[in-house]
Amino acid sequence: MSRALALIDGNSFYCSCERVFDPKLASVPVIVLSNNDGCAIARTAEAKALGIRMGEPYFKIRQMCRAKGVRVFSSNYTLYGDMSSRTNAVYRQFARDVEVYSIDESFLDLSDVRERDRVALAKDLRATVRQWTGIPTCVGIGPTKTLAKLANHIAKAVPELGGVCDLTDEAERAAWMVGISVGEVWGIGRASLARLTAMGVDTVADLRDLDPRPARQSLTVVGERIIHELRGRACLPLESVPARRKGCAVTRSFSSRITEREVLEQAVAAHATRLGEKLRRDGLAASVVTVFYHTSEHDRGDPMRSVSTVVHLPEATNDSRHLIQAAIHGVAKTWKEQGPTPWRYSKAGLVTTDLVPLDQAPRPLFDALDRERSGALMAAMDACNSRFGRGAVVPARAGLVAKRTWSTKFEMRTPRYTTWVSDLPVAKAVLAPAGHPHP
DNA sequence: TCTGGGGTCCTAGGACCC
DNA sequence: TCTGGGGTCCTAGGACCC
Repeated sequence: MSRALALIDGNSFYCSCERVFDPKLASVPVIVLSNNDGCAIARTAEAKALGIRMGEPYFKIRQMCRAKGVRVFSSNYTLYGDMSSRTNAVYRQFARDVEVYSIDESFLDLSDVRERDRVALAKDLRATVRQWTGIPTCVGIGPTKTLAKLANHIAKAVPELGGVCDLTDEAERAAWMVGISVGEVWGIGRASLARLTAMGVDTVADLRDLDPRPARQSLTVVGERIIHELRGRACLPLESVPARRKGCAVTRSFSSRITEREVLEQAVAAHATRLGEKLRRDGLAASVVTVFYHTSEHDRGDPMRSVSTVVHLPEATNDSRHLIQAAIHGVAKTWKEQGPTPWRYSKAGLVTTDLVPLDQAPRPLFDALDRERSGALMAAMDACNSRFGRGAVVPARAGLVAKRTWSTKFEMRTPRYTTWVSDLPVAKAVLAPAGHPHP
C-alpha cells in the first residue's frame, strides 16, 4: 500500500482556543497577541479580512481594533498547550503513528488506510476533533510531508473542499501546482523565494521541474530535498518519537526599559530559574550558558549596546541556583556604567546549546556541586510550584525585588480554564418555565 | 508611549592534527 | 621560483519554521 501522510492543524489555533470557552467570539474577529502584548500572532478569518497581518505590532492597529470590534487577547500558553494535547489524543485514535510537529500541527501516518477511504477518514477526524475539543481543523493528505503540507494549504484556501485536500493522485497534484506560488512551499522562505524568482521559478510546478542536483547550488541540500518531496519521493521521515532537544533558551523583552544593574541581574536570575525548570522537566543539564542583553533597535537616537557572553559552569547542571550564579556572573563581567544617558536595555536572555542528560553528564573527580542534594532540593521546589503555582517557591536571588517593573505584560489574558481548578469555567443551566420556549 | 519567543538545520571558514 | 593534502571539529551566521 502506498505511503500516505496527513498534516492536520488547528485553524487560527490560539484564537480557536479562546473561542472554545466563549461562544460570543464565534463569528467576530479575534486576535491573540505575542508576549508583552506586542504583535498579533494569531488571527481569525474575520480578523485577516480586516487586513491585520501576521506579526503586526499591536500599537499600530489598536485604534482600528477598537473601531471594528476586534476581540483582542494576550497569549495564554497554558491553555493552548493543554488544548493541543487534547487534539493529539484524538489524532492518536485515528492514526497508527502521530508526529506532533508543533503546538497546532501534527503529521499522521495513514499508509494503512485504503486510498479511497482516506478523505472520509479525514472528514470523520475533523468532525470528531471539533466535537470533542471544539477546535476547527484542516487536513492535507499526500505521499510526502511537503505534499501533505501543500495539500493542507489548499484545504485552507479552498473552502469548497470541506477542510480536506488529498494530493495522492499525481495528475490532480500537477493541476494544483501550476496555480500556487512557489513561496507557499514548506521550506521556501523569503531568501529562497527571491532567488527562485530571479531564476524565473514562480509556481510550485516550476520548482518541482527543476533538476534537483544543480538546484543545490542556489538552494542547498534543503532545496534539493524539497524538489524530490514535491515529486512524491519522500526524504523526510515521520518522527513519532521526538528527538532529544539540543538547546534551550529563555529570552524575554522587558515590558519597560531597564537602566540599572540590579534590575538586570534580577531579570536574568528569573530567566535562569525558568531555564532550570525547563531543563529539569526534560532531565537535561547544561555546562555552558550564554548570557545576553541589549538595547532596542527601535530606540533610534539612543545609545546602542549589545552584550553576549559565555559563562562556563564547573560541571553540567540544571540547578536553578547554579544557573542564577552563572547568569549574574555574565552580567557582572560585562556591565558598564555610562554617564548622563545610560543604556536603556530592552531584552535579556539565556541560551544553552550543549545539553546532555543529567545522568549521563561526566562528573569531576572531586565534585564541585553536590548533585544528590541539588536534585532533591530542586525536586521539592518543582513540586511546590506545580501544586501552588509557578513562583510559589523561588531561589531568593530571583525573587527579592518586590516590584518587577520589567515583567512581561499579559493584560488581556483569559483564565487557565482547563488546567487550574479555580479557573474552571462555570456553566449555568436555566430551566425554562412551563409553556415557554427554552431561553 | 507601545515592535515575541524558541527551536532546527546548513554552510563556510578557521583551528588543529597527522 | 616558491606551494601538501586531507581529515575532523567547532563556531558564527544565515535561513527557515511555528
